[in-house]
Amino acid sequence: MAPAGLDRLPYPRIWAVDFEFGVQPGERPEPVCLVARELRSGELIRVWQDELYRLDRPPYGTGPEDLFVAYFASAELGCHRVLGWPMPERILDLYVEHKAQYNGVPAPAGYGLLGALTANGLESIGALEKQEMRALVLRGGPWAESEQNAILGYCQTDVDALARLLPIMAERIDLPRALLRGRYMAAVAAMEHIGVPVDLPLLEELRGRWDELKIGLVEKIDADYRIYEGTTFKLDRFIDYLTRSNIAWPRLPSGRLSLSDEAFRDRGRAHPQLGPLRGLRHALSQMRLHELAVGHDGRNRVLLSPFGSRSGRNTPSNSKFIFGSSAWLRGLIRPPPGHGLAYVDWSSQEIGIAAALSGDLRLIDAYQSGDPYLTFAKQIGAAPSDATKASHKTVRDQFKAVVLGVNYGMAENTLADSIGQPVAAARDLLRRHRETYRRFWWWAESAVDLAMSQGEIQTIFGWPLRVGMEPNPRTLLNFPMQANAAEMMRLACCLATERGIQVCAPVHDAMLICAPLDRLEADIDAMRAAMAEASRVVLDGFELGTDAEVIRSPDRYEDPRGAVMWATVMGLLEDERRVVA
DNA sequence: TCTATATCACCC
DNA sequence: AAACGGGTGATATAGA
Repeated sequence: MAPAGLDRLPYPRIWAVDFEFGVQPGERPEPVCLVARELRSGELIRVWQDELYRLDRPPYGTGPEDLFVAYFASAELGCHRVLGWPMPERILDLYVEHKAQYNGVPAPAGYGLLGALTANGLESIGALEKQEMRALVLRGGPWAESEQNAILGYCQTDVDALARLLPIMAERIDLPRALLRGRYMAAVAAMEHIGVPVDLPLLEELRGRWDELKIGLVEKIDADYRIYEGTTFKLDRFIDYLTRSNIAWPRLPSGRLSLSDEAFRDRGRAHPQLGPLRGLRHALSQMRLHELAVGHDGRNRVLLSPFGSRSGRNTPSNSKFIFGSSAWLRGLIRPPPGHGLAYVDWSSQEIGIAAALSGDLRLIDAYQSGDPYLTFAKQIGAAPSDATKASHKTVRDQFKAVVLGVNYGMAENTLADSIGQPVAAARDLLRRHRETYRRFWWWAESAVDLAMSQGEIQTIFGWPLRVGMEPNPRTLLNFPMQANAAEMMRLACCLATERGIQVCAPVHDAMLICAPLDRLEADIDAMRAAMAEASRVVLDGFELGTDAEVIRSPDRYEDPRGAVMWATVMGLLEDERRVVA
C-alpha cells in the first residue's frame, strides 16, 4: 500500500531515481550506476555501469503518466543526456521543493538530502557513510564486485530516502508549480551538457605562463614602489612607502588603511605618482583564471546551482564559470569552426517587469520607448523631447543611476555619491521618480507591506521568500523584479532547450547559444521568440524586447569593458613568447 | 601552519 | 545604525 501523501500525486507510476556518477572539472558526468523504485508497486530496478551504457532508454517510463522524482534532478538528468536518454516529461525535484520551503530562513540541517530528511523528522544514513561512498565512486573504476554492491546499496539508500521523504513533502507541495521548477532542472541538464566553447589552446598557454605574466606585470611597475613580495601586496611596505613619500591615507572605521580602488583614485588626484600602482592593483585583481572548468573538448561546464539564490537565480561558482570571471576573460569564448554564438539578453528586463507588474502607464511608456532612462528625463522636463543617448549622455547617466537604484531601494546619500551630485539633487531626483511613477511606488511598497504582514512574498509562479527575523526591506522591494526575472529566465531556458536550441549557458538576463553558421540566424530568431514568449507568460501578455550580440567563427567574444585588459594580457603573452623564442 | 575575518572586486 | 538587491571568491592579516 502506497503511503497517503502519494494520493496527492495523480500519476499511475512514481519513480524515485538516483544515479551515482563520477565527474571531472569541465567534463560531463560518467554514470556509474542507477537505482530506481516505483513507489506504488514497490518495484526495484538496479543497473550497473556496463549494462547502463547498453540501454538506449531508461528502464522506467518518461511520459506524462510517469512521475520522475529525484533530489537535485539536474544530476540524474545529466546522466540521461550522456546516455542519450529522453528527458522525463514530469519531474519533481525534492531538493528544489526543500529549498523553497526554507528559502530566506535557515534550514534546520542544510539543503542536502540528509538535511531534508532531518527537517521532515526522518532518520537518515550517516553523513560519514555518504562521504565515504561518494569518495569510492569518485575514485573511479574498476570496482571490485564487493565495491559494486556497496555502491549500488548506497545508491539504493538514497532512493529509499526519497521514497520516505516524498509522502511527507507531497502534503504541502504545490504540484503544478513544483513541476514547472522540475522542468527547469531538465533545461539545466541540457545547458550543463553543452557548455560554453572556449579557445582551449590559448587558455592552456595562458595557464602555463600565468605566474610569469603576473610577475612580469609586477616587476615592471613595482620597481618604483617596492611594495610587492612576489605578487603579494604587503601592507607594511605600503605604509613605509606612504611615510617615505609623505602621503596621508584614508582609514577604515576599523583603523586599517583603506585599500579600495576608490581610495587609490581619490589620493591619486593629489599624488599622481600613485597612478601606475593603482593600475597594477587593478590588473592583478582581474588576473584570475586557474579554476575555469574546461573539459577536454574545450567546453566550460559548471554546476549552474539552480535556485541557489533567495530570488531563485542560479549561483554558479564565479571562479569556475567563464561568465563569473572578469569581463575581459570572455575573450576566451570562441565558437567552434563552422559555428556561431549569440549572446541574447532582455533589454532592461527588471524595469520592464516593474512596469508590467505594477501597471504604471508612465513606466510602461518609458520602457517601451526603448530608453527608459532618457525617457524619464524627458517625462520630467530634464531633457528635451529630441534628446538622444549621444546628445545628452550626462543627463542620461544620471537618470539611469536613479532608475536602476530605485529597483534596489537606493537612498539619497548613495545616489548622490554615484552620480557625483549634492545630496539635495539626489533627493530631488528620487522625489521626481516617486511623483512620475506613483503607481509603481504604490505597487512596490504594497508588496513590501504585504510581505511583512504575511511573513512571505512570492513570484507569480510561487517561488517563495520567507521573511526572516530581521528582514531587509530593500530585499523585499527588489524581490518582485529579480525573482520574477529569474522565473522568466527559467521558462525561456525550458522553451529554448525543449525546442532543440543549443543553449550554452544562462547569465541571469541573457543566454548564450551556439549553432552551425547556416542555422545561426534561425536559431537566434527562435531564441528571441522563446524569450519573448517567456516574458508574455510571466507578465500576463506584456512582451519584453531582446538584443543579440553575434559572434561568428573564427571571431571571439569581445566585451568592451574588457578590451584594454585583453590587449594588455595579450601583449604580455607576446613578450613572454619572445623571451622563450 | 592553518583558519577565521574583514575587505575588496567582480558578475547580473 | 544604516540607508544598493542578489551572488562568489581572492587576498591580506590576525589569531589560534
